[in-house]
Amino acid sequence: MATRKLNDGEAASTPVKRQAKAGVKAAGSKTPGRAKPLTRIQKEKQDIILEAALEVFSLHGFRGATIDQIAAQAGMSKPNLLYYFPKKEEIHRRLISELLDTWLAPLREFDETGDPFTEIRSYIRRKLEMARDMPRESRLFANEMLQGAPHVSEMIEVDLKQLVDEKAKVLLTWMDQGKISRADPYHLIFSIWATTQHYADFDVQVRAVLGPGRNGDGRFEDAARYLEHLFMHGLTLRPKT
Amino acid sequence: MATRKLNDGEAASTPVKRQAKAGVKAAGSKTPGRAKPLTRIQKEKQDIILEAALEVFSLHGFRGATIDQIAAQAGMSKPNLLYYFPKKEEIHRRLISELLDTWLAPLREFDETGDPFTEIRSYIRRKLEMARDMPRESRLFANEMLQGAPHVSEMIEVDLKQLVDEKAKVLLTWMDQGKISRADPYHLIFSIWATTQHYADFDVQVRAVLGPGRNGDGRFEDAARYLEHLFMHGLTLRPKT
DNA sequence: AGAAATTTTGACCAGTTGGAAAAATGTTAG
DNA sequence: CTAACATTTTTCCAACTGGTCAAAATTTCT
Repeated sequence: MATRKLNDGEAASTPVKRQAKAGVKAAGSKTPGRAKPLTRIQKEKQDIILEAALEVFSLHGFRGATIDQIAAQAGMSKPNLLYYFPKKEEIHRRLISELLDTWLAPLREFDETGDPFTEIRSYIRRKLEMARDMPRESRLFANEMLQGAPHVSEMIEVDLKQLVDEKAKVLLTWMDQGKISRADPYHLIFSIWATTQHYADFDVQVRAVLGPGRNGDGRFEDAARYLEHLFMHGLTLRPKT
Repeated sequence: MATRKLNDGEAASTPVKRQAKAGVKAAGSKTPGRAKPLTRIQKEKQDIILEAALEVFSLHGFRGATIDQIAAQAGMSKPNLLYYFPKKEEIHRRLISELLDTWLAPLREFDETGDPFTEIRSYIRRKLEMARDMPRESRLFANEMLQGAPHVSEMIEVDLKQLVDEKAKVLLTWMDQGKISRADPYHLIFSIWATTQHYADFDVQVRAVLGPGRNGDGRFEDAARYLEHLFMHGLTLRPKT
């Protein structure tokens, strides 16, 4: 909750056809002072829309998704949806910035004072659970990264970098203390991200390769076992060969 | 080169407005007998188009890419491009099916008779080189997987599965022979895919986190070093703790 | 209840996009 | 050279898409 949401600053260059007169001010307002209480209905509808949008965006990407699809998924008409979010981009922006918070939460919990192996193991487990339980969010994120993160560049260059720097330092400390084997902490983190998110983003491939047998979530348990094996061994100190 | 290209079987349901009278038969023809020699110019132009399409598709995804963009990138007019590939989908199909061949080549070379550590190490290295040298292909592939592999489902369920099954068996043999530590071979392969492709697909994120310092390909060398460390340790036999 | 505000709808529109038709321009074999 | 064929360009279009608008329906407030 500490990180900035970075969804103020409208593109100050848009032609400004006519300021939406009635519609709900969907996202960050220019005047942070009063923010219009946001009625119960508005909050509800916005949540419904965001849920629908998550479904559609994660399935087709930003450009692949149409407002019509999202509206249909949300069970409302297109103009009605536009009433709550005047711009398609706005829905996406909201989704992404809310997502980033949840997405990085596990890394934030990473505790310097804990036992390195326990900390890393539970970080891996949590990330894998997220891949299992929030595949749409994972794919939304992956889509954004694939396109070059046009909507979150600032956030990943500042907040994300800062967070990772911090946690990398923790890992380095542990290495210095001889608690875990020495290796590039950044790439360690990358490899945890990559391996865990793989099970959400490349789900079709994983299912296809494992065949019909190992499907019903059994693959996640196997993956958990395997990744634990992989990373724990990779972290264990050993006499030089 | 052994795998089937699976690009015959037009969607037999399309309305068939009027069979393209002149245009080049872009992909697999219904009658595999005579395949029209394909003049030098045709081959050249098709290659130019495919190269341009790779650029655009990998950058914007299938729906995000427009024929106009591809045509512009290829330095020709839209109708001219459509002369060579009557359907946008056709370009994409060709790209994907050609890609799959290259993409799986390193895994095919995996040699049962070689030294396990050497084989796996060089597999990782090759995959990482591909992420470095063919990021567009990697992203095209990732995009396809993210969308649920609508165009290659058959191929990944048959050819890919078969190949991985085969190589998993090799890994199992090595484990049985006590040459490498015992672990799920499928997830081992997945984790190699995930970690290596991560550097192409999530390039922005990697760059952002590493900051401006470690950019000019240095990150790939670091990654190679780290991944070798990770996987080699994960494979090394050790007395039970 | 009745006025005011909010929410929803139906009709509509302008720009984009995939693609078709046909004419125009090469290119090549006889 | 010229007929047949291959390639390219010009013009056009129908469907889709993001978005607008005024009016209607509904909810909220007094």
